Amino acid sequence: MLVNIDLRRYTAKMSTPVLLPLRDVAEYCTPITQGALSAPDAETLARALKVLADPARLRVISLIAASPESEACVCDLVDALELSQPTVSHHLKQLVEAGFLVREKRGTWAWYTLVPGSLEALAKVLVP
Amino acid sequence: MLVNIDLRRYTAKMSTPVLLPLRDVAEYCTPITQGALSAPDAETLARALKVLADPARLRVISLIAASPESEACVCDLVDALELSQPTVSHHLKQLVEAGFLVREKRGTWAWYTLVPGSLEALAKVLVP
DNA sequence: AATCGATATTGACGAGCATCGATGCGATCC
DNA sequence: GGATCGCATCGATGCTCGTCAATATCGATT
Repeated sequence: MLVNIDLRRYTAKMSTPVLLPLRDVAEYCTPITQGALSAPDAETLARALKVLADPARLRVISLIAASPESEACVCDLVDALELSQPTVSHHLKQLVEAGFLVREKRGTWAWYTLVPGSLEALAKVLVP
Repeated sequence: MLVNIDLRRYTAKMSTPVLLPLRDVAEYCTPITQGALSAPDAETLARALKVLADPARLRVISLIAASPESEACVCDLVDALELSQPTVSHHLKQLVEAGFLVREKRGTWAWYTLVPGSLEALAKVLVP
């Protein structure tokens, strides 16, 4: 069972890069309405959109953008989202790996900030 | 079993509208980086993004946009996507219900076209 | 160094979803 | 009117993912 799962992830990495799909979107994907999207480009774009397509993760981005210093630590987000701390950490990891957020550890706290231009890059692929 | 499924859909409709999430996005959602997103707005926006966050559906939109008349019938898309016809019909239904496509039946064929401004509405919520 | 607080990771569970074969339904054609 | 073609729906299946409890890790404080 475990062998099967690892094998699938391995083959997935071989075919298309798994991390930072957003960078691949900005670098390689052509705008969606400008000519037919290739199958690999569609996969890359879908992976980036899928990270964004979750209420908790959208609120994370929104909360960070709305905060005074444009940053937030995990405990703030746990209070605001009313989700468990492991769940919030899980969403944050997804957003970092996709290229929407960066993590900076200062002492005990981990501060998350937006990657400038990340949302714009995605929007530009949707609307040229 | 059937009663259970219908009940879930009914209660879902009571809490938040299920159809045309994209219209709700354009009408009610504030831009994601302009102030904190409310929980219902986050749910609505996530539902619209989730419809878009699939390689097959992205390619459908792209194929329609790239076609000469900006329209496509199911059989064209089945050939292009290399998916079964029920699967393609399923994706098309999702895109229509979300407000990205409209369906027009002409004779035996069903023709799908893009809803003008649908992608723009979504992009505007991401980037104000 | 022992403890404590903040965060990350693991494992498991349940819901949702993408996919397909089988079937149903109209419209067209012979 | 029967046969055929295009498309939608149904039921089932296997996978993905959001969530949380438990646990681990790591820095800070005493």
